[in-house]
Amino acid sequence: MPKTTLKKLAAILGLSTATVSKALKNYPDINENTKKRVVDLATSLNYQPNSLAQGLRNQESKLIGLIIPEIVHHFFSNIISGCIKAAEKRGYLVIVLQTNESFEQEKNHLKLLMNKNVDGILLSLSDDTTQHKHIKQVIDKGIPIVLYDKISKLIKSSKVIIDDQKAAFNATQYLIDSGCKKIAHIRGDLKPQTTIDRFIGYKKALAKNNIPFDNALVYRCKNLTYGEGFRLAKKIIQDHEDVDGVFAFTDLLATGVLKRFNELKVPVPEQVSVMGFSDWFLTKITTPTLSSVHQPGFEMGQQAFELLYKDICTLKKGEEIIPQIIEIPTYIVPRNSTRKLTKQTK
Amino acid sequence: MPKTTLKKLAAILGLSTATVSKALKNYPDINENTKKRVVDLATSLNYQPNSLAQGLRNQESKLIGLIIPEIVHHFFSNIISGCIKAAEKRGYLVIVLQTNESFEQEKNHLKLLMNKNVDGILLSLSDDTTQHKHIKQVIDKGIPIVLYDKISKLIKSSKVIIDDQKAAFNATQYLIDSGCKKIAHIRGDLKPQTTIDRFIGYKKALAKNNIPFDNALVYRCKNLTYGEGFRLAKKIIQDHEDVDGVFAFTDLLATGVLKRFNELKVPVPEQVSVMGFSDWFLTKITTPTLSSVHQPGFEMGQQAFELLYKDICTLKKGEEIIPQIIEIPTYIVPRNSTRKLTKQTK
DNA sequence: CTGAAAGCGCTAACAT
DNA sequence: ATGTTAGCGCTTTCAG
Repeated sequence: MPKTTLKKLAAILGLSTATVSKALKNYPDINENTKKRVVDLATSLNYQPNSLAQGLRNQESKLIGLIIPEIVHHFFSNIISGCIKAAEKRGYLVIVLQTNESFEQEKNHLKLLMNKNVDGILLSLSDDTTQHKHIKQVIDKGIPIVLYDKISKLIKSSKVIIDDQKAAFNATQYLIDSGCKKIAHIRGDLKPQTTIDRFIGYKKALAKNNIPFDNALVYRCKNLTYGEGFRLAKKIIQDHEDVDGVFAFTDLLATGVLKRFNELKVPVPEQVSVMGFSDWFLTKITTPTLSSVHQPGFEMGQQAFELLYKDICTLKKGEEIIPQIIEIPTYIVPRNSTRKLTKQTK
Repeated sequence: MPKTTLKKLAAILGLSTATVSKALKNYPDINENTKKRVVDLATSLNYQPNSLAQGLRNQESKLIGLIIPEIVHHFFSNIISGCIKAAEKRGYLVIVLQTNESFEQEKNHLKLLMNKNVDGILLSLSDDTTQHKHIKQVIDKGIPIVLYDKISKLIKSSKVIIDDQKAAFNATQYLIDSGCKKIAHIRGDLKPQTTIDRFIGYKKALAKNNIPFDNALVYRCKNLTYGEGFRLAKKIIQDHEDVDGVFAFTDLLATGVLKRFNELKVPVPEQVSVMGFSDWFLTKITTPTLSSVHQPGFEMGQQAFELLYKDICTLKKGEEIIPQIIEIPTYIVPRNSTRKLTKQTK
């Protein structure tokens, strides 16, 4: 019932706490026999070192913070899962915090984590975040930060990202390769970099294939919801009756499109192909199933932790962190909302 | 860059650490003027108390552990979200861990959390868990545990649950009230209590309405997947061509059923009504949209934390914890996979 | 091979 | 009103 401490072990064995501590850590200068006695007693009394004391002494908590924009979200919950798994392997535990895309929350959470003496922080910038003083402050205090998913080029830190431009390029190219000639794009609002990059990727693919870019084929929506996809699908088909492909910024949007096309009796993929983005679970249950770009959340979470771990170790050795950027490859998952390829993409 | 400590503040101001500490905590026996000086300097130097030291001193970490069977899951990620939000309000941070339904992991994670000196633990039992020694041990060490969702009556602790029996009863009653006379039930495997309870609820509703129970209408599946629902839907309609309702153990199953009925041109809800369970996001995007029982994950997470907080406080006061059980109400969300009610349920 | 001692940063009882 | 002291549990010189 009362916690077992080093002191207690020492008292029972008639040794000093120093010796017990060393024995438990398998120091070479301890008699094998005493070592055994110590270890035996420790296990039988189920001794667990007090990590608060350890942390205070060693200046490390073996705790990291993970700041997530939105927990209830297929992509992000995968990131949590990957991060926790990787952390556990290295003996770290993960404190999870949610910003709801609010800058204020982001600042606040960074402070909370510093208070808890975390050894490092994984952060995805909130959409609201425009300045980065608060982040620099944390890094300057000696707590490494690794940015994942939503990053800023202006912050000097390690990062884990996907190449949105390339991914969107590939998605568009895939539609073209499967025979599409007139492809609409549903994009998000102006600001977030991901929106811009996917839009650029879309345009580049058109250019590469000598398809003239037509701004009338680009639809913008503020909220990336199922309802918006549903609403825009009708508009798209009304505006351009010969449209034969839709590349949506995210699966949710694409799902709404699918549903509306279904209602309007627009055959998918025979008349129009639909491509989503993220490869959420729901792609598997739509009618038809939704082709999408796989966005590897789990891997991102894992890699982000590994990168952070590296930075933590570097810092502990007193060396300077050399920011590293890892790009996780995405790939297309063809399902039934797009036609089979007529030629092979590379 | 170097961390600001009490000592440093004291040195600068020519005071003792004790005075500085008290000033910051607004003790009454400190001169208002010195208080001001201290607070001003502390804020200007952005002083943050070292929580490791505080924890060591005060025997509390202001950290709790949340053990989740599966993070990437609509219901559970809602629980995480609710728990974190409630915890933050009370100045607690949350360490999240995942068991993947493994008993070994559950034991292991409990140990990890104890090592980190968490002040309390929120736990949903893994499906594999049959004995409870490891849980009792934690409680005996003075770390309160609150069980949520998957609990055991054999463990003496506070709990947050839904009444699966009642919820399933209501779901079945709803189908009956909307005109169903022959209702199939897709249940999970034998063991987990939730499966059993929902099955009992289903039977009770039939009995209450004088509908004879027919075991041939009960379908069991090991994996609660979309594919299983898809597979069983055909079997159900082949076995009983006059079936007019399906109550599935979970939304995923129901979604598979919907899809298969769609392919088989079985009109839903005109010929067969379909009711899911959990009210996941995907209920909104199926065709037709899926009626379901709302399982309030967010609220459960919040309440579970609040209960834990109460237990932590009780323990800190040296009093004994009186286990309390909170039942979160569920309710039916009618959508388009069931017919409109012909009479009002109560 | 073992132990004494110092100290990580903070708090609280007890002086002064 | 302020300071002294001791100690939370652990690690690590350094001395023996």
